[in-house]
Amino acid sequence: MTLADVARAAGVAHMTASRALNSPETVNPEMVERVRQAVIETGYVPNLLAGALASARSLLVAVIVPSIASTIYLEFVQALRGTLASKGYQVILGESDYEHQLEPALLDTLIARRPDAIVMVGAVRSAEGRKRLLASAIPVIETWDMPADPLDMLVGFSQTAVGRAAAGYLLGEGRRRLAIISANDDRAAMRAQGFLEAVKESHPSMRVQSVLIPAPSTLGEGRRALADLLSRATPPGAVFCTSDTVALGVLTEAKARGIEVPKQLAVMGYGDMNFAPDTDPPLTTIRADGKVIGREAARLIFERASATVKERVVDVGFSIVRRVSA
Amino acid sequence: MTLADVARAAGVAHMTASRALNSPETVNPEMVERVRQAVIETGYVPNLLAGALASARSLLVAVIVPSIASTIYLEFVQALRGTLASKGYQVILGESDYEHQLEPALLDTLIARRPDAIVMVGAVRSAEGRKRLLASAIPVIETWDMPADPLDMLVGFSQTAVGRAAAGYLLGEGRRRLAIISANDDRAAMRAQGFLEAVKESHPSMRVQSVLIPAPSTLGEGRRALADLLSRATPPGAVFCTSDTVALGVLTEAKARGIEVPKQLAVMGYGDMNFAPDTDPPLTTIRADGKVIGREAARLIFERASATVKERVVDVGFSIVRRVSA
DNA sequence: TTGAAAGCGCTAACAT
DNA sequence: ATGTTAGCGCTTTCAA
Repeated sequence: MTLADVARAAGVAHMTASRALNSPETVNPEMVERVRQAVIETGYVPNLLAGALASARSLLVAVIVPSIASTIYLEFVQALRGTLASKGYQVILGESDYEHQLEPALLDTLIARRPDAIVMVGAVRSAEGRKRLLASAIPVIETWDMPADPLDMLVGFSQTAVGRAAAGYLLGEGRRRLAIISANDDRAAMRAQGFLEAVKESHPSMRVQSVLIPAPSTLGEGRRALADLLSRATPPGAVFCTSDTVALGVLTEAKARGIEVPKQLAVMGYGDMNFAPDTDPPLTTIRADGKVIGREAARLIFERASATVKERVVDVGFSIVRRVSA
Repeated sequence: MTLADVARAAGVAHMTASRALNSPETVNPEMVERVRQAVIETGYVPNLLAGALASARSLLVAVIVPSIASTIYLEFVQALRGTLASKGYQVILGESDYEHQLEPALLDTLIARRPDAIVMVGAVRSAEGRKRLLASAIPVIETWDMPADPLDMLVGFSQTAVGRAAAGYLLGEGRRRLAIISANDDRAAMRAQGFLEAVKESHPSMRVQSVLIPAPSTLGEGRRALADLLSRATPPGAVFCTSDTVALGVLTEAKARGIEVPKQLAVMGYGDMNFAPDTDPPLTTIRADGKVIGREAARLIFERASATVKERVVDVGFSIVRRVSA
């Protein structure tokens, strides 16, 4: 079933059928009705492949996440997909596997679909990747970060500032013997770096213990990381975890060992995931609103599509959610 | 940059350039080399929109999950996407929001992309949805379930059998005063139903307490559900949770109240999510291997594409993972 | 407001 | 092994 079949059934030219479906306001209402009827009769479903080729608008948005299995970006992807869907856009999924090597190849396979925009979690790191994106002339939105040299549009917040805020908070609460458990991924590393910087600046002689765990992080890694920290000469008085999932593991291990949180050990997470208010004790964490990032990214895509480009950088900020664990 | 530009740069017909890229074995190696060189020089990236239209193969697979935010299907989607990517397929994401009403509309927007296959979590429920899928002639794979009347291909296991197995296990361990905490979604409801059936068959007079929580389920809902159960006349001796996330909440609440697991209360989950071995105590659960379902679904798509259709129904089964909590 | 012609960039099918 | 022609199903553009 093609548009030609619909047009035939409605007794109009196929171009009129196309208009009746895509811009009904430009067509005689009576014709529109006839075409709509013909669509129902024939069971016609438009071929967006053909439409995209002819119009050079695919209504497709490529979204690249580090790992589908990492829960941090779920609400972001959900909000992004949902908002885009409200205007007929669909999402095609890419996965960078936390590897910059693959970036150019991955980008090429996505560019081959001619998406109307590419949304990346994080910044585009590889020079080759930047080059290809620029050459493709496809709008790009980097998210969840605030690099100084964005490729195009940007929705996020400073990851190092998150780490700094965490350090400031824990130090401000009078915590000493700080430790950090960081996943081995770009943005977690930036949070960890910000944390270390802030400590060094305010307390130059203070040492911070640290444990690096694989990404994406899990509860189990958090447990083992705390066990590791506790086995060292000076046990920590506060731990900043670069994800709530890890923090949950730390809480679990602490409880299993009878360590009182927050009295003996302060635990701070990042993400404010949906379980954070319900851990025991409730988790103090840093909230980054993935839903907002997703919606803002979609908004930028809509704006760019209608050529009314306003701001290209949106800093959504973050906030410390003070609960009990720290 | 189009294939014509590449062909011109290489000094060949555009069809030769196409062949050199897509089936190099049919082209003189020397020509292939010239074309490859031209691709690099020109920075050509193929237009899959055009390729798909011309060849009637989109290399696109639509995947419909109930909710992007539900963690249970992450490994499934990841394995599916990864396996498909190995053969050049890309994944386009749909979300059913646990609502059958929207199904036909959602399907139409996806069918409009002319995917080479549609993979659904769960069975296609709406008659209208089934009709449209059939009319589209697109291969369909229903997953995570084992309906008696599959639409086309099927990779999953019986959800009611999961519930039955859970009941059998808990009863076999001598547990009485059984309770069930079920999320309000199709498959969770089937697990709950299987559980209740099995109890009724072996212990006709036994009553099972139950709590229904919204989908997708969270740790917090699990905590509150246990609190609810404990407030009733007869506190439970064992709880079957229709997801590990809920079970984690139950463990959390039990620990907070000083209830000993598994001594006073047995807790059983479903999913064997990555945190299950590391909860305190380690979670006894039912393992359904999303990775395997994802890979098998991809395999069926590959097979269907090469027309060597073998089995259309794959029962991947499930297993009880006995740890400590039950 | 409607229609006709042309073409988006590629591949299938046929011819050489 | 390579080239030529036609056409996938739609939209853009121009004409009526």
